[in-house]
Amino acid sequence: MTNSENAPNFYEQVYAVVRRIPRGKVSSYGRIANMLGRPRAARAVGYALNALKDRKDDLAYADIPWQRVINSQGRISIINRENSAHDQATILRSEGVSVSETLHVDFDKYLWGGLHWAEIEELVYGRSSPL
DNA sequence: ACAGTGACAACAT
DNA sequence: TATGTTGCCACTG
Repeated sequence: MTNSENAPNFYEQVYAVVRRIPRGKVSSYGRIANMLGRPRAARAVGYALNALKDRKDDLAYADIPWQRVINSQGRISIINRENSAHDQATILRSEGVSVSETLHVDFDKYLWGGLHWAEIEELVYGRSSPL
């Protein structure tokens, strides 16, 4: 646990949101950062997903659809990684998402609507806010 | 405590 | 459209 007591850390929040992305849809690092109230933390979102490779042995993180997160241009962003973006494209296609040769995805068709404020509250704080 | 790092994003060429 | 540059943020040793 990289956690400090009860406060859910940013990574966990990212994972919680990513888990909500339905099959056949995609979102972007920046959008997820926005949902969590940190519009400038897109990079940290990518870092959070990158950290999953070190936790692949932990079943608690095995169900995170990391492949559904791409960059703001609607393009797969891990082209230079050894694991290859090919895998990501392949998985997305198997989920019904059309990925072009240039690794582009049409946001008009596949962009996930995201979560509502109340749902974010629940993810971040564990329960509905009293308002 | 501090500097380095990275699966980003926005803007300039 | 394709690069390059700069600003950002959370996490790590």
